[in-house]
Amino acid sequence: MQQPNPVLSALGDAGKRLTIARRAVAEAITEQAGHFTAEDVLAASRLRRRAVARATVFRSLDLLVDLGLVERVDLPSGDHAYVACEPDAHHHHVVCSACGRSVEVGELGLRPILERIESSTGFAIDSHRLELFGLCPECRATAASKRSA
Amino acid sequence: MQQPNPVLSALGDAGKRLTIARRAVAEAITEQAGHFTAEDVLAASRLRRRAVARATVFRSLDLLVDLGLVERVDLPSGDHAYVACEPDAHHHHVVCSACGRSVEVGELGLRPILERIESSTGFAIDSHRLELFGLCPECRATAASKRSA
DNA sequence: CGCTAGATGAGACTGAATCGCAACTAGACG
DNA sequence: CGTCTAGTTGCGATTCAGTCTCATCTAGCG
Ligand SMILES: [Zn+2]
Ligand SMILES: [Zn+2]
Ligand SMILES: [Zn+2]
Ligand SMILES: [Zn+2]
Repeated sequence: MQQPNPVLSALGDAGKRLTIARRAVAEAITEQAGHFTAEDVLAASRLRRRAVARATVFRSLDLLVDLGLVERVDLPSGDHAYVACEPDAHHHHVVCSACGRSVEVGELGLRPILERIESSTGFAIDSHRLELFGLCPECRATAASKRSA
Repeated sequence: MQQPNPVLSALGDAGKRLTIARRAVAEAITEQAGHFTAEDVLAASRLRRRAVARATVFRSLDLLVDLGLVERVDLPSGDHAYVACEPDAHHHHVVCSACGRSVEVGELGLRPILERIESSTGFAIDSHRLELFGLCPECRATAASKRSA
């Protein structure tokens, strides 16, 4: 059961060392259901045989962000969180405001809107962030059953 | 020249006190070209006859955010900034990545995209944030002339 | 003018994130 | 296998945005 963690193999492909610390961070991340904070990763690593230093957690997360394996999200609360995601494809995240689960979505027709904005403002838009928040199907069901009780 | 600062009159309408500190913050904000940080406001207030305490700057900004006169933006750099904006209308901001200037844009057809996302993910989306970054017309012109030189 | 709820200032405090540097190690090479 | 070295890490000190507490102050209303 040498299940190769996708995060680890991507690290390898990028010519980065596969250190103990990075393995621990990678594992901590892949076991997160939705978004997570640096602190979550730190806490998860402490539950393992070898704890990772705080600074290293941040360094690893930065690295993973550079590689596009993880993305930063700013929650409406103002907290900084991360989401694991597919590299190499521009996309956005829909985050459940109850449980934190997140799924990726593509552009789905945003392009024409961007063009409209460019022509109406005169800006040359070169990047954008779309963050969507709401209830995931599960939490929606839970909320509905609670309401009917 | 009793030019009533729009921020101040909105504060009055909301039944909030028009204190010296709030005037100073309001002035500091209206003289900002684009986005600004809490620290910017603090610095600006220090240049005036009466400096405003750090805590008060944050309290005032929070208040203005509640009133919808100012909005928080998370810059790609990760910094937290604010943008002055029109209250009472859902809109988004296009921010110049060179000079920080920002303009507001409406939905411009985002609604159908949200619906598409809802049906494809099963999420019930109740809020979203769209932040656009690029070069404003002026900075674009500057960049172009520099390039041709 | 005097009262009081609401607002402020000052500075201690918190906790996330960064830094500097000596010690460590992954992986290449022979 | 050993050796070597650039890339990593741990640790502790540090920074820095943002929050909190509480005594003092004041805007706005009689
Ligand atoms: Zn959920
Ligand atoms: Zn997009
Ligand atoms: Zn500009
Ligand atoms: Zn919108």
